[in-house]
Parts: sequence; C-alpha cells; structure tokens
Amino acid sequence: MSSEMTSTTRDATADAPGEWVARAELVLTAAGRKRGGARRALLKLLGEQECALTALEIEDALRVRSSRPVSRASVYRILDELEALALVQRVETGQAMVRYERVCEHESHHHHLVCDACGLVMPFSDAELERAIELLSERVPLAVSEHEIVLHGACQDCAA
Amino acid sequence: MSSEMTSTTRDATADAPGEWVARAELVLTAAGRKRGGARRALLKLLGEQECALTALEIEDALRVRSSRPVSRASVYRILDELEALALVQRVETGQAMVRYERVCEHESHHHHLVCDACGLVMPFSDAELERAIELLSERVPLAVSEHEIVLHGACQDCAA
DNA sequence: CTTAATGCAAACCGTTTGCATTTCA
DNA sequence: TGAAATGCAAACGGTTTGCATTAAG
Repeated sequence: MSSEMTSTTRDATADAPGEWVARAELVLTAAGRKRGGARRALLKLLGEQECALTALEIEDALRVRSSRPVSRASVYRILDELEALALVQRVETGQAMVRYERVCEHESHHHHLVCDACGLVMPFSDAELERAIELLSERVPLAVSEHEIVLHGACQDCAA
Repeated sequence: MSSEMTSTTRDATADAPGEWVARAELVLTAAGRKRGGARRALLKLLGEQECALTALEIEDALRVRSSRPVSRASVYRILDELEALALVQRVETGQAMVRYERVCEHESHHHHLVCDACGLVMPFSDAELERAIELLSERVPLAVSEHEIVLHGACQDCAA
C-alpha cells in the first residue's frame, strides 16, 4: 500500500486552481516578458489540463472552446518559451506529435500510460518507481537531470 | 549489489554475433518475404550495433562504410517491416528523430541514457527498475505491453 | 517610444507514398 | 512468371522561421 494510486480522474498535476498560472505569470514577468493575450489564453488552458496536450490540440481548444484563438506559430513559440523557463515540459508518447504539460512544483511529478489502440494518454505516479530511478541515477554514467517513463498497452475500453 | 551494472561498453543487446541477424532472416522467410540486398545490408548493420540509431544514421552508415548503399525510402520501409515483426523497436529519446534498435530474445532488454548536451545515447539496464515496473503494471488501468524509460542529463564528457 | 508579442505564410525536415524497375523464388 | 524489393522523386504533416503589424510597459 505504499505507493500512490494511479488516478485517471483527479490528477497529480491538479494544483490548487490557478496556482500554476499565477506562478507562470510571475516567472514570465521576472524574465522581462510582456503579457500578451495569446499567452494568457494558453496559460489558462494549460492550467486547467490534467494531462499532456499536443500543440494542435491546444490550438484547436483555443479556437473552439475559448475566448481567444491563437495562431499555430504562437502556440509553438509560447510553448518553447514556457519550456525554457521550466514551466512546461515535453512528453514523448511515441505518437506522432510531441505533447506538453505544465510542471508543478513541490508535487511528485507523474508519468504516462499510452493506449496504442486509441491514443488515450493518462497520467500515473508511483513512489516505488521513483525510488528505483533515484537509486539508479547514482550508478549511471550520466548526471541525471530528468527521466521519462511511458507504459504502452491497451486501455480498458480498447482491451475489452 | 543486486541489479546489473550499467555498461556503456559491452552492451546488454550484444548477442552472440550474428544470432539476431540469423533469427531475423528466419522470421522474415517465415513471413514469406524474399531476401533483397538492401535488407541484408541493413540487418548486418543493425546486428553490429550496440544501441539505437536513427534512420538517417543508418542510411549514412550504409552509404559510407558499407558495401551496399540503401535508399532512404527502403531504410524506412525495412525498419517498419522489422518493427512489425518485433525484430526491431523504436526508441523515443526526445531528440528530433526516432531511433531504432534490434530486439533480442531471452535477454533483459535495456533502456536509454540521453545526454541533452551532445546527443549521445547509451544503453543501461536495471533489475530493480524492471521489478518496479512489473509490479506497477498490475495496478494500472492499462493492459501494459511495453514500457520505455529514458534518463536525461549530461554525459561524463559534457558534465566535465 | 522601445521592445516584446502575434499572425500569416513560407520554409524546413524527417518520414511516407506512388510509381516504375529490378530481383528473388 | 508473379510477388516482393528497391530507388527516385514527389507528397505529407508537424514544427520553425521571416517579416510585417500590433500592443504592452
């Protein structure tokens, strides 16, 4: 019973609402950036997400269910910017497109489950696994700064 | 002292020489494929590799230091074919291009260390980690068929 | 005003595909 | 001789870039 249970619903990334957005705004201002409408819309969207989205999903979401459509170029540029400031991280799921999700402080980060049949991506976290990685990192010929773990398989719907 | 030591040199993938190539030929024949020169050259090359290569690296290697140049399209087609037959697997390193490496039977598979500074990719394997993944796989809302682990950081040269 | 932010369209680049030709069984 | 294998070049699709315009501080 030691490790945190995987949760598809309430996600490990789910900060207090807006906390991440607030921090992001701070970091951006500290970096001498101005506050544009496109970026504000993107931050709001990312702040609400439970798991990683692709740039195109973000573009669509902003065009369809948001106040503020954002051009594709801006989506990419803003994501790059946020990644450089460690506010967002890339997630490689082995699917065609890269995914992005916000990075939360003082929260155990999560990893990803990918359904190879339907493309569903779900977060999970596991303390044992993190411990194993931590130990391992000491014994490896690399100064480890990050790690990414992806489990592939069939989700419950697709396996049925 | 329990887990296998990471090895940069002698790699976990290093089968008895040619063993993988021989198996690959068998599987391909069993699948009703003919034996073309391009594929033979590619198999030979992959059989000699210790770690994952990109399609372009493969194309170059075959053009430069091999008997048999192989067109880019064929490289991709052959890799797809081998992947479908589970003779080769993709490796997502978070770099621009996908990498490919042969899959060996009855050998604990390995994972990858990626130097984000110079792009070096090295294999490693760890029994603890595998155990953690195995346990975890039971408790997750996904019928897990594979997993991929990538550690990012700075290699010994780049960290120095 | 000065500089960052943004949109648009074109450029990029790894990968895939269509088609004609060659090769293997 | 028929199916698979291969090369070439064009097409694709996600991502990046150049440039002109707008807007924040």
